[in-house]
Amino acid sequence: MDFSELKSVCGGCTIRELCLPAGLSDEEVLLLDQHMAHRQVVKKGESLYRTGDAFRSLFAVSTGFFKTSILHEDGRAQVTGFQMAGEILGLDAISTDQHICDAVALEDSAVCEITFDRFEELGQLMSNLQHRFNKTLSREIVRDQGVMLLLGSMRSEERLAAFLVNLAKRFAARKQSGSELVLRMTREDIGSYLGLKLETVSRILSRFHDQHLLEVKGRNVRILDQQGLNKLIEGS
Amino acid sequence: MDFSELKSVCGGCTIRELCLPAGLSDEEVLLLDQHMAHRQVVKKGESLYRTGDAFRSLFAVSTGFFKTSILHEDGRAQVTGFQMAGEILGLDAISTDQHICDAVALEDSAVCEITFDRFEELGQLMSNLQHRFNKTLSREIVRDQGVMLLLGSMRSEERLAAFLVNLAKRFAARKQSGSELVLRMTREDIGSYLGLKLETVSRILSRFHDQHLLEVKGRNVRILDQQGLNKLIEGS
DNA sequence: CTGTTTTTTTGATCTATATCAAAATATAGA
DNA sequence: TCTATATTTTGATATAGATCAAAAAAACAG
Repeated sequence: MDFSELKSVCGGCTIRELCLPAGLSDEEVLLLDQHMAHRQVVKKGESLYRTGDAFRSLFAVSTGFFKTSILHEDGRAQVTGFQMAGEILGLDAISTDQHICDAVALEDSAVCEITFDRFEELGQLMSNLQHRFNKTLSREIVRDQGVMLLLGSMRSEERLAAFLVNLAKRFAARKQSGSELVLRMTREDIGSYLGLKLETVSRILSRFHDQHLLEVKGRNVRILDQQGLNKLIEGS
Repeated sequence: MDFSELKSVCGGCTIRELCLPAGLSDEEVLLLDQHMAHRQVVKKGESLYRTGDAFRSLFAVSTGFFKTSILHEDGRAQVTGFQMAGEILGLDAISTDQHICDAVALEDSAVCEITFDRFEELGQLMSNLQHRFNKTLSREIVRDQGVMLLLGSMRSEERLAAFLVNLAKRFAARKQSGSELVLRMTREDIGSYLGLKLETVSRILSRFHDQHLLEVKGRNVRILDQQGLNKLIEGS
């Protein structure tokens, strides 16, 4: 991991409104920025943190793409999420002061490190920041419950459709194409996240391709029929 | 729902250390108590709140037992959790200012209502309280990710074993028996939570009974072999 | 660029859990 | 208490998705 510090740049960051500074005034952003955000690079395949590491900081994804996964005693792993620009890594570690999952970069990435102690101090000074952060934590709870719904009561096709539509939405919110997706993760990662085997993921992608819902070429996926996918999710 | 206000009692509450006041000084508890905690009763089968309701308050379960569930468009429902004394209801609503699930009492219960605006103000005054609350939110994220692990990579027997062991632990932490469980929810509720059908839940309970892991008599379950259940969870 | 490793696709088969059905219990209301 | 309703159990059968296997394609290292 390359810990070389680049200059802090919240103020000029293009994804500022998707990240922790959302809704803060310029002065407030400056404070947040100068006091806490250290930028660092994580190369593809490297871990930002691992299960058991002491918790010091949250990390905001600046550029790139991560996955988080929990490992079960017996080797089984469960991917718990994929994070892209503006999303916060490490929220789960606040509860025990230890990281409870691994965070691995799926492409060359950069993150902004936010020392949590100092962040909490700043939260005491800026009620605005604290209020937003409460919402950030709550939003993660909502996201997780969405995954519970997906794993607990949707069939495999519905799960994959929901996954793709969700990814597309998040890319679109970042001014990237909402229909041309480049999947940074393997079929196995997707399967783990969705509670399916990689073969099942592959088969369903092929089926969606045959049904003209998608155009699938390896990890390049183009959504051809957003409507059709949405209908699938609702369990038509 | 009976909105009659009883006197606030955080200070003398037996589960204080399992609830929001955990770790606060007596003076701090008094402040929390007097400024925000309204006690109210929810009868068995009644809703504390429903999906779409405006978010005003968090609720700490004082006595009783709740379930929360999300409803999917097409009628499918997913139980997202069961809450007992000391646990907080409504954390998911902070993100959107609307409740995104239903909370239903599974037995006659009482809750302490905590106006969230005032709670946030108090968090600004008491960094201690705010710090604890950050941990509370993070703990909910950890819990949800545990459910994701369960739904995504465990088999039906492992899920049910994990569910029972978790319930037993939480009862034990509340000075109730950790082996004599009274299940307040139906087999269908358990199944929904675990991503299984009620028949499967029933069959596995019967199987555990036959294997002398449990003694099952309707909703009364006695854990006979905690070790055995733990071994199952680890995927022996 | 070339050989090696990893990932993906597709087919054949198996199995854990769902579904359908009906009897047995338990719970709640009059 | 008795009656109606809801829940639970158990059996027979079906099926979605897993597993095993092998070829094809892509990614990577030297």
